[in-house]
Amino acid sequence: MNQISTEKKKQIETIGLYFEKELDLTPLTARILGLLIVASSDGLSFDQITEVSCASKSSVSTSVNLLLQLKAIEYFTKPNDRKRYFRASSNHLYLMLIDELDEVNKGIDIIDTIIDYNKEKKVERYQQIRLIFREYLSKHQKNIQETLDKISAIKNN
Amino acid sequence: MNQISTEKKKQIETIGLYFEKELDLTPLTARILGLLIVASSDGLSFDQITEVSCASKSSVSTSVNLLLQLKAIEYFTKPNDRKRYFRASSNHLYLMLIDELDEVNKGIDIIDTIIDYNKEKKVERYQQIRLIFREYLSKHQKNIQETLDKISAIKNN
DNA sequence: TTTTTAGTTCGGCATTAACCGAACCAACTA
DNA sequence: TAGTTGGTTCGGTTAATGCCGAACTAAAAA
Repeated sequence: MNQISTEKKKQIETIGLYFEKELDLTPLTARILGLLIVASSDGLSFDQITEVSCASKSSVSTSVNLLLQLKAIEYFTKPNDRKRYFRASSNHLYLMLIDELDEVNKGIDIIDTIIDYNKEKKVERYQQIRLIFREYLSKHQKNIQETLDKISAIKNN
Repeated sequence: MNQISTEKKKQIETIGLYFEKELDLTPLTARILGLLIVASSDGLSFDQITEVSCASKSSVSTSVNLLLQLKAIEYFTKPNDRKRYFRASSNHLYLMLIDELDEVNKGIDIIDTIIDYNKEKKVERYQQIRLIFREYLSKHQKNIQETLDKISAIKNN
């Protein structure tokens, strides 16, 4: 595990940056998630994570516990081994969708308010664009909801 | 303009928070955008913005210039009046879509890489969820693209 | 019983972000 | 020409973020 290919390192970084933004994680936390996504499903131990991520034990502890709490990662143990091994769960995808749905709903409230403001105004150059955007949000909302449903169905298989 | 209703203030705040996240604006910049969205299309002068937003001239200057540069707002002048009057353009909606499309494309790259990693692995509990998520991203991408096209069509009317 | 392992807690440090105020400037006005 | 208006620039302050190290703990191992 000491030697991780440059290729993989770049991927971990990329994935990290992505989740950092989407899930509002700190850089280190996001990198650890990226690492666990890329790593084999055998999981990585706490020590391995500290080593590969080049971070302190305390920081790793904080990050790992946050990710566990979000259920973005999970851990398991091996017989005759005190260590916990961590691996990515798939819940981060579900989480992202939940977050996104929330954001879209806020957006819909706001755009509806704005559309309403400008309903009876004579000078309104932008109303049409707002309505198109509103339609976009509706479709987006529907897409998210359907995806969440599909994933839920699998989870309760 | 001194007395803005509590109702409107709350709306400005809400809209501000939304755009702060979606467009990566600072709190003040986002609040100013919110203010100009809510304000009448007569526009607000620089002084009015400083007053209502309770910010310093320097901060308002920075924020306004950034918003102008993003074309999220625009200004106009009145005859016999040196002041510039600012109002929201509708370009912030377009901007958000461009940003979102970019983010979605990144997401697609990443999830495809991950799906590929796990293609030939024996132990793969999550592949199905990833494929569903992938499908979601495709639909989302298409929706954004179509919306951008519609808006472009209007712009070049 | 002592030592080691696996991880947690907590105080602190360094960087950055966000905003401010004072000085400044260019254009108009009296 | 002197003063005012409508902003801009820049150095500095404040607060929050993100990470670290050292000390600690609980359980297992020796």
